[in-house]
Parts: sequence; structure tokens; C-alpha cells
Amino acid sequence: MADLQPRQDSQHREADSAPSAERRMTASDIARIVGTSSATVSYALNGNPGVSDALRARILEVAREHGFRPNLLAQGLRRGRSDVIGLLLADIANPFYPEIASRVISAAAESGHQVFLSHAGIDGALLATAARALVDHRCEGLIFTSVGESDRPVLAELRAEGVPFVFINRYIDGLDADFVGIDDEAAGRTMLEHVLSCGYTRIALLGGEHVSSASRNRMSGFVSALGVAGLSPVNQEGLYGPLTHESGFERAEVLLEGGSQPPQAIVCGNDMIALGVMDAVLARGLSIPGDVAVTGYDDMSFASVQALALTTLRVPREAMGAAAVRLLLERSSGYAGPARQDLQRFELVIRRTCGSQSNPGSR
Amino acid sequence: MADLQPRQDSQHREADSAPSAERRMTASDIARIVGTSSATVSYALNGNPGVSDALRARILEVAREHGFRPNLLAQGLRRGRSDVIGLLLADIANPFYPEIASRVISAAAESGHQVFLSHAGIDGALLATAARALVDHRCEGLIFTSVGESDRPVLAELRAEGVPFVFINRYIDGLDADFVGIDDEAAGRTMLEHVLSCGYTRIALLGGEHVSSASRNRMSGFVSALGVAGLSPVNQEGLYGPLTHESGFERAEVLLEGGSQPPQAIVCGNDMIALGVMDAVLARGLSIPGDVAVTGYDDMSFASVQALALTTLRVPREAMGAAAVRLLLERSSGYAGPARQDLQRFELVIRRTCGSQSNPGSR
DNA sequence: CTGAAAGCGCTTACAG
DNA sequence: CTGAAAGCGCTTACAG
Repeated sequence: MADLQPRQDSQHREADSAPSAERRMTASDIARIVGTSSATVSYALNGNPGVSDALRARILEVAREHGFRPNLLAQGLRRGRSDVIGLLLADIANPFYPEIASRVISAAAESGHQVFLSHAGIDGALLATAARALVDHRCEGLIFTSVGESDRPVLAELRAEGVPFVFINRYIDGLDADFVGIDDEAAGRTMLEHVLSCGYTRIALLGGEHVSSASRNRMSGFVSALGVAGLSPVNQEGLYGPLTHESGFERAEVLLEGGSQPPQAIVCGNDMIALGVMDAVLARGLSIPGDVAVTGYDDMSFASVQALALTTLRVPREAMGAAAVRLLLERSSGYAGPARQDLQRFELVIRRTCGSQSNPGSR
Repeated sequence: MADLQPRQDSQHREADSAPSAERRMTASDIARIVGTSSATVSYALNGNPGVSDALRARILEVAREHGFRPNLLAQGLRRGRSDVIGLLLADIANPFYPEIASRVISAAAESGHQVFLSHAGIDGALLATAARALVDHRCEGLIFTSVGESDRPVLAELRAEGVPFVFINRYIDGLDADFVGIDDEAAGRTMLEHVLSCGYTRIALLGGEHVSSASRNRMSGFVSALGVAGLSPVNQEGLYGPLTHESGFERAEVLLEGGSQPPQAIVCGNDMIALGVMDAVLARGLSIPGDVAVTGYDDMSFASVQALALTTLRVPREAMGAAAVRLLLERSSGYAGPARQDLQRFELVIRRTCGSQSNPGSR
């Protein structure tokens, strides 16, 4: 790296840049060529009235010929909006989020919007800063994937500034904002009813983060279904924890270490935790589901692989991304009604690790 | 959806929006309060000379007090650059990319840059459109993760416009641009030498896309190491294919169907293909690695899970993302030297599916 | 040290 | 139907 000498001097820069950046064509350039004003060029290009058909045709022709593309910064500044959506992800390394992001980007593109992506950080430490940066870039609105209680102040700030936003997957109590997700409590009950239907009664629960409304609601569904059966979780501790392999592994080890008999089933807050649990179970020389059944939550891409064949609950991440874009664009184009809840359909996916009677191979 | 009535009329919008978006504070507002000009405010805020210490302090105080944050659109328009980097991903659903993106975002943030994320589409169909949109938003430069031969025209266009760009993982022959990746040919040889060292001689190769320089180089390394041992791949067909589970599964089925004896080892172009291969092998009732050994490439997050324990080759995705940002920012701040190749270190990761003598459990 | 002016590239009322 | 002007919110030479 010692061999490079960045030149800050813009004089040199112009001169040195291999392909000297020819100044981009502007609306004024088009106007000059056609012999009219930039205003008329703008009218013509935007399909507004006030230009004769002949002149409009000429302008469009010249613009196309020169490959004119408007400066979106100038356009945004003048219009006061920018056709840009901000998306805040908690943790891109978690495979849950990219599939949401993917669909947000394509849904946004379908309506001519660009997506700014930012990292909120796994603990939300960067969320406030990232959100403000997006607002300062004049995003039309923001989509949050993983808000927590600590984000309340900055969200209130956004609200005061009139910036529309939508929550995916998690929400904050009392903050009346559009939300896209699933009914996590019902989903949790569904999962646990399946586990119970397999005949298990000693069931451990290893949920996600307590700051996550989704995790809390899932847990609530788990516990409530257990209660209906007159049961309670075998573990008092470790009900909540990070949504990671590591956390699943460690919490499972605690469960399995105890001198007492191991749980018959371990119900996890997401698929990552379940992977960690599976590793801990296998490391003890126990079999899945023979000795211990395991369930995940989310149905991430790897869950269906035969070597894993994880019983889980499908959360429709792509549909959630698309729905969030739709709700947000409705807001930014003026809809000012009460907050909406868009609950998507979930699906129990029974594979080998819990409750599959038939041969594994659900791919 | 029938119940919502978007109001396009901005008059109404202002009036109706629950939290009426108070107009944001501008530099002129600060100037008015302090009793100076917006120019002086700008000087003060940007730490430029030409303002007395007393006045500067007063301006900073008022700005802070009112939570002033400059309009980045206006700033970008005036300055001619925008502190924004464009990142083009091929396919976010492929877990290879998010880990790059994650680091690109954080590295960019460290130097005060925002990241625009776009989808190029798995076949690059959207790449040209997406790249132009990013340029029109006045990105300082672009990072491409998965270019192919068909992208050459738009890249030439960017070059002519003087937009700096950097390639990650794949490059295009003859297009002299900065590149961050690994030495895929050497890595391919390394992997195959390991497979050979296990004593296997009937080896099948299931590579990635032929349009990918990375896939071609890996394949070249595989074949060359085989050649040194006086061998060649057992399969003539299916050497190249999509980097997906499905493609791995299908190509493995073809390999295993043939009346002839199955390969002793199947070397894959990435971990997704390897997962598909593992499923196909297990579905035949064969064991891994007893009957057929399998290797992946990338070391995705799931590869280390004990139930999989995939022998693979670690590609340092996060380091690649950080390096790409560094190279790009050097370009956009004036460095105009010849194209650079930043080859990161790779690492062979031996797990259960091929060549681990010891007990599986490499986590 | 300070301020008024011009301009980035658009769009939008507003006169002719 | 057409064009000249003003302005979005900044920054940057340029005079006082």
C-alpha cells in the first residue's frame, strides 16, 4: 500500500483520471441544443402539459440521443422528496434479514424507488445515527426490521419530523406505527401444540431476545399452549437469549448437564438457536429426535437440508418485505389513517427433528 | 385496502398528517437567529476559516440547540459528491453476499459514508439499470460483487462517465479495474490436493457458473491439481452450473444414477452446491464420507454445524468487503493509478465430510 | 474577519 | 403554447 499516493488536489484529479469524467449532460444543455429553456425541457421530460407535441418530441429525441439522465440530487432537493426508502437491518449476518431485504429492494424498484440500507447493529447501538443519516438524505420513509425498547426516543423524533416508518417483525408497544409480521403468539401456540401432539411432556423453551416483541409473543404462545395442557417449561432459566447458534449451544449444554433427565423436546426461538441446540445434543452423543426432539422457528434456507431436516415454523419473509414497502409508500403518498397491522400467514413445517412419522426427506 | 384514500393533495397532507411535519431547520434559519449569513453558518459548521471564534461558537451552539442537520441532497448537489457508495449484489438470498454487504456497510459508515444497496439479479438482468440509478443519485463509486461478461457494456459506460468502481469476488477479463478476492486457482488446487491426500482418485467436480471468473478459476485449480496427479474428473458434464442447492442436488443425482460406480469424492464450487450434493447422496442411502466424500467452498455460516460438518475453503468475505471500500474511497478521493488486485488469504477448513481423521466437532 | 452573490441542476408557479 | 424567473438548501470564490 506504500506505493499509492492519493491526490486530493482536484486540479490534478481531472487531469490524471484515466477516463476524464466528461461533465454530465444537464437539462440546460438539452435546452441549448433544442433552442428552448430548461423549464420546457423539464415539462417535456416529465410529461407535463405546456409543451407543443412537436417541441416535446424534439426534446425527447435529443435527450435520448445524448443519453440524458436527470440529476436525482437536484430533483430531490427541488421536489422535496427523493424516491428513496431507507431500510434498517439489525444484523445482516443473521440469514433472517437478507431475505426481507431482497424483497424490499425488488418491491421498491418496481415502483421506481431506490433503497438505502443501513446497519442498526445487533444491539441497536447504531440505529439512531443510521436513521438520522437516512432522514438527512431525504428518504421518503424508513423500514425498521428489529426495533427494541431502546429505540423509542429516535422513533419519537422521526414521528415529530413527519417521517413515515413501518416496522417489520418487531414493534414497540404504544408506538402507533404500521406493522408487518405474523401473529407470533398464535404461531407459538401452533408450534407447541404440534410438539405436545407428539406426546412430549418434558419440554424446554429457548427463546430469542426479550427486547423483541416477536420473541416475547412466541414465548407467550409456547407457554400458553403448555399451560392448556397443564404443563410448564422444564427450564426456569435461559428462556430468553440471543438468536444465535452460540447461544443455543450454551443454553442447551446447561439443560443437558443437569443431573436430572434431559428434556424430551427443546423448542427454540429461531432456527439459529435450534442449530446450536442440535450441535449440543449431538455432542452429548444423544440422537435427534430419538433422545431429544428439536424445533426451530423461521424456516431459514438451510433448515430443509436432509442432514438437518429441522421442524420449524415458516415466517414469510419475502411477503413481509413486499408488504412493508406497500404500506410505507401509501404513507409517503399521503395516507394518514390509523396504524395498520398486516399479519401474514405462517406455516408449521414438520420435518425429521420433531414429529415426522414418515421418512425424512421433505425437500 | 378499500378503506384507505391516499391524498395526493399536499395541502391536505400537511393538514392531516397526525404529527404535522414541521419544516426542518436550515442554515438560513440559523443565520437569521444568530444575525449573520448562511454562508458564515456554513463556514462555521464545516470548520472552515473566515469566522471569528466567538461567532463560530455562537453558531455551533444555536445549531446544536435546534438540532440542525444539513440537507444532504443540497450539500451533495453543491459539492458535486455525496458520500454515498453504491453496492450491487447479485442475489441476496445467497448467504455469500450478505456477509460482504455487512462489512461494506460498516466500513463505509466508519468513514462517514452511506451505502445504497441494489439487486443486480441472479442473471445480471437488472445490473445496468441499477447501476445507472446509483450513478444518477451521485454515488461516489460503485462496488460490484458478481459481474459477468454481459455487464461489460454498462461498465464501459461507467468508465466513460468517470465513475470509480471495484469488483469483489469476480472480475472481467481485460477490464482494468480494482479487484478484491482470493487467488481462486490456488485455492482450488489447495482443496483438490487435500482431497487427493485422502487417497481418493475417482473425483467428480461440480463447479459454479461459467460466467464467474471465480468459478472458472476454482475449476482450473481443481483440474490442474488433478492433472498433476495424472487424473481427470470422472464427470464430463455438469462441471459448471448454478451455485444453488437445487443445482447440486440434480447434478449429483446424474452422477450417482449412472450404472457405473459412484465417485469417491465430489468437489463442489460452493457450499450451497455441496448441500444439494449431500442431500442427493443421503437420499441414495449412501454415507458421507464413508461412501462419498463431499467438499464445499466459501465456509458459509451453516457449514460448521455438526450435523453437516462440511469440509470447505474459507473465503474471507468480511475482509473483502472492507478492502473493497478502502480501494473505492481511495479512487474517489483522487487516486488514479493502475488497477490493483487485492488478494486476501483463504483457508482450507477440514471437517467431517472429507478427510477429517479425528472426531467430527470442529466448532 | 465578514457578508452578499452566484451557482449546483432541477421544478414550478407566473407572466406573456 | 412558451419562456424567464425564482427557489430548493447548501457551498464557494469574491469583494468589502
